[in-house]
Amino acid sequence: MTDTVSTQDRRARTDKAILDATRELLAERGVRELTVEAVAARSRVAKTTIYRRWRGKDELALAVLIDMVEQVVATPDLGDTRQELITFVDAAVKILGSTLMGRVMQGLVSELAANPELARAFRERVVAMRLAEVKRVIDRGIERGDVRPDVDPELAHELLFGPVYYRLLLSGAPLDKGLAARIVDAVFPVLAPATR
Amino acid sequence: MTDTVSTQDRRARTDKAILDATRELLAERGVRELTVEAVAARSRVAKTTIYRRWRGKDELALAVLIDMVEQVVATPDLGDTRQELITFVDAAVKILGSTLMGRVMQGLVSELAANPELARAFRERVVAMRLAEVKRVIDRGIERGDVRPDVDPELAHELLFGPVYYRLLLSGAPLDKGLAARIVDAVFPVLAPATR
DNA sequence: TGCGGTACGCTACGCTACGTGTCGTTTTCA
DNA sequence: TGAAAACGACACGTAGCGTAGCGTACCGCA
Repeated sequence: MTDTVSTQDRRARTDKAILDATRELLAERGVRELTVEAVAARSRVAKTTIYRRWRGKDELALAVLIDMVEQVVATPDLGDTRQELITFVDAAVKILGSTLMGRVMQGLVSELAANPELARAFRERVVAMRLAEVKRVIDRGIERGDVRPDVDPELAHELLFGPVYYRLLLSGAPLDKGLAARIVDAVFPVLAPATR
Repeated sequence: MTDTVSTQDRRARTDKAILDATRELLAERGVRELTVEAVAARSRVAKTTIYRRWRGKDELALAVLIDMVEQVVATPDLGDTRQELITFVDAAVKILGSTLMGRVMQGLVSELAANPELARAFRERVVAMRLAEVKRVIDRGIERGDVRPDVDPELAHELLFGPVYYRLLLSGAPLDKGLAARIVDAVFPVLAPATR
């Protein structure tokens, strides 16, 4: 309660050193060229120490990614569901397009398919978090009369974020400024109650 | 005209042997564990010969993928755009969900981000092909009066396929039978002309 | 019949990164 | 002060990469 003790403190410091180095290398070279040996060299931490905490570079990269995702805050009540959705999707577009999070994501996808444990962690921490947030916004919209009560939040969530990731991972089309609004404006009519 | 000659024939045979072996190994182990050495062993082709044709396992995997994609045929005129879209999206869902194409895709995504040449090839052959087909269907719908004339085919294409790939690559949700219909039914109202 | 060219096989490398094992050293804390 | 935890340093064995060098089979042509 008073303040954290020091053996754990030591652990935390090397932890930070490792994650920082990973972040940097990720930004410079991408996940594909991330090597545990390079992380060890840059962080001035022994390779063995890294392996004592993560099973390999995949888990390491995921740790960095989760670190970033968890900084996303809940969307505030704006009084307008359409606007709230734009805000939320746009946050994802921005973070995926401008920071290294996009690059980490690109590199991580293949590992997700190959590593079930990693996939589970990713889904619980990232996907589920996005879904829950969409659900929250939609529920608020239903209460408000902004959104039809029979809307399926999961489908909505997929329609909203699918195109974003499609661009990031496959088509290579830019994650530009108006993208979120365009997507939401395309999807929102389906969610809205009245016919127009 | 009588029959194909032999030097080129020989090339074609080893080509086939390599691609077949790649396909098999891809199905058994996934892209992640695909190694050129294993392909060489199974195909009974020297490793050097493989490197004489492809720069590495990425190009090899892409070659297999393109091979599969190009077997997709154009959607026939069904007289109903909604139905045509369902058919088209469903074809993608099926091929991604049941054959090894899904696995290849999962493994390839990361390489796309790291290898611009590969990305270009993928976009020209796969993404562009999907987009062109959606555009064709939509144009037909516009003529037919089925679809609003101001619809953006690119956005439509992203809304239709984004969710499919989102499931395949990220959320892990199943690519089940009704998925195509659910997506199209969610998106189609936006494309349709009348308000209703 | 002989000769050049193409396609291919085979062996042997050098290299990077992996993941592990072992042991010595520092730091913490009772 | 001394055990225990955290860490560093070094040394391995292994897999797969991509390349080089050289020999061989076969096709087609003069």
